[in-house]
Amino acid sequence: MALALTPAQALGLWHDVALAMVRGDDPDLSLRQISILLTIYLEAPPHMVRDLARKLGVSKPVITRALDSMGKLELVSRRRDDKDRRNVLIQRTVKGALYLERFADTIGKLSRNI
Amino acid sequence: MALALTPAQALGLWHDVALAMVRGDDPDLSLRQISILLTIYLEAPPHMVRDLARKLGVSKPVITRALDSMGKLELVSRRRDDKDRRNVLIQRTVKGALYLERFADTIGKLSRNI
DNA sequence: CAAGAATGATACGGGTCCGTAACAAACAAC
DNA sequence: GTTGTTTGTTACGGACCCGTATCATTCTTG
Repeated sequence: MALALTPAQALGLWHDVALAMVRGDDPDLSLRQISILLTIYLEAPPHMVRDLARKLGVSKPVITRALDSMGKLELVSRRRDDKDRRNVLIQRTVKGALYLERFADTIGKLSRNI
Repeated sequence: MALALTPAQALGLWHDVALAMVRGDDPDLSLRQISILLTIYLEAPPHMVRDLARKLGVSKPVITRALDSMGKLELVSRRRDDKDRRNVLIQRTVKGALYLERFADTIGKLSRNI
């Protein structure tokens, strides 16, 4: 309850951040990719394809493909679950952590201009 | 200077909003499309293809295509400039205003949970 | 008027993503 | 051990977006 953005503040902040991301050097992730990335880094593990698909309300291939592309960027990694080898555990990476650190920093800075 | 999000607050808010957009019924706009839409609605007119391309740091065809797709969704419209008929004036629509109203409302509500 | 510059749109080849369906591998139940 | 379920991945056809180059239209400049 500490924070409450007015509609104008919310749109203004989103505008500034989206613009900074489009103009920036980091690759443009889609909204789905950002959702997945933030879920992995903000929520407690373990993270599996099935859970992410249900959480985002999309099909499993959508998650697999997003993990493929973000894996190429080294923002996430995958490993088989030894307890149940059907599962794939989605894991964080150093590059992913740095990416989100820069992202959070951008939002924080721009939020001061409202 | 009224607002300043910590990195954790920034990421948490973005996570919640991205998730709400992915799960929601509205079409998923790309980051570039959102930038364009918010620029049109938040900054003073007139808005032209050339200006948007420069502002976002992208080529003009990127803007034309984004306006095509958002025009199909009736989120924006285009009209020739009578003063200089080379220019195209990009204009707001009722549907676009309602879309952003819902969007701002979503952010505002979620910002209270931080 | 003619030549040049500027605008936005289009063409093209290449890449990515989508949704559905089918699939191999691993587990569970009987 | 055999059948059925669950998991994640791959295949496929279609849609969309990208970057570059090119285009028609319009204005500007001499």
